[in-house]
Amino acid sequence: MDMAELPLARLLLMATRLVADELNEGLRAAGHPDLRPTHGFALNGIGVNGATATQLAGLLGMTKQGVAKLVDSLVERGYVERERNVADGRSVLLVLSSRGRELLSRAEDVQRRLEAEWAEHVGPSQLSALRRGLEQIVRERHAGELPPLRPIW
Amino acid sequence: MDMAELPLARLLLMATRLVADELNEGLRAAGHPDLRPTHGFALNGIGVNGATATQLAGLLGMTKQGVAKLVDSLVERGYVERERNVADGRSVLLVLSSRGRELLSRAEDVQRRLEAEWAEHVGPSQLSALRRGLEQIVRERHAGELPPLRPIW
DNA sequence: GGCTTCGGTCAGCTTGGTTGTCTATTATCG
DNA sequence: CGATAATAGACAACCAAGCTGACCGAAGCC
Repeated sequence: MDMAELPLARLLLMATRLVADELNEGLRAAGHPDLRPTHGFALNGIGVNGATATQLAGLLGMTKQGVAKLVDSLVERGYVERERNVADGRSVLLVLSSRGRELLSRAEDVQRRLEAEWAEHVGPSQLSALRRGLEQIVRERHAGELPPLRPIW
Repeated sequence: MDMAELPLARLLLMATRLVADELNEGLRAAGHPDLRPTHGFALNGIGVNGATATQLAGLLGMTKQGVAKLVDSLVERGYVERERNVADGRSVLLVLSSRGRELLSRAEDVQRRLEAEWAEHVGPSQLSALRRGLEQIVRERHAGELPPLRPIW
């Protein structure tokens, strides 16, 4: 045991890296081997409601051209489908395919598994405290709201 | 307030993103405007003891050619100097320049500022709990050790 | 109807990282 | 010792993610 308290930022980075690795590993095992970092964020952004490319660009903080490429690769891999938008002939509605929804629910599985494991080691109340602390910190910086989930760099 | 507990992974991602933004912003303000994500990790890996390119490659989980490019850009920017290694003529010792050390200590400033701010909002004991929880979770998955600080993706 | 705005695409480029090959130095073992 | 193997790094080519810039068609607004 070391005396000094570790910088929280460092711990956050390490924990997040751990989660990312675990997600990658778990999804690979579940038949989703070739996921790139942004894929998850994009699928999450499209979600159950669908989204247009421009909305997604705003959400992820990248250009619509960048999103176009990203979406191409998601369509190729069978996670996303483009639907023509009846309300607005300019835009294309992006929706999750069943495979896309399946991927998201696998990701949730991994998260649940991780949390259960953590609860086992640090205790459920401690884990709750951790959750509350993080939530408060995040909300604090975003006017009480939760920010969109974006790739980190 | 929402009833459902948010997935911890999501909170971690948001908090980490927050920290990353804050670090970028703070360092930009301190005269380090053009930092790329891996720069910080590399400088941290070199640290006060210095390191060789191959060591750094292992630490960051990338190829030594990749590291070579990375180090080039750090040398260009004046953060790192290459010293000839007396003990082993094949390898080159990478060390932080004074500007590099200055950068790291600015990063620590930002972290301290953030932690103080957090302590103010969630309370110091809550913050301690958060730190302990994260530390335990991270150590758990690395045989009790702290893993090296690596870029997340 | 005609200007403006907006969603998306096409083309070209930058760049952070990769694989693959090569040289120079050090380590090993007869 | 000297020959051979292993190691640190350099050079070159390539790849892919995301960017900028120019453009087109659909929709909104007088």
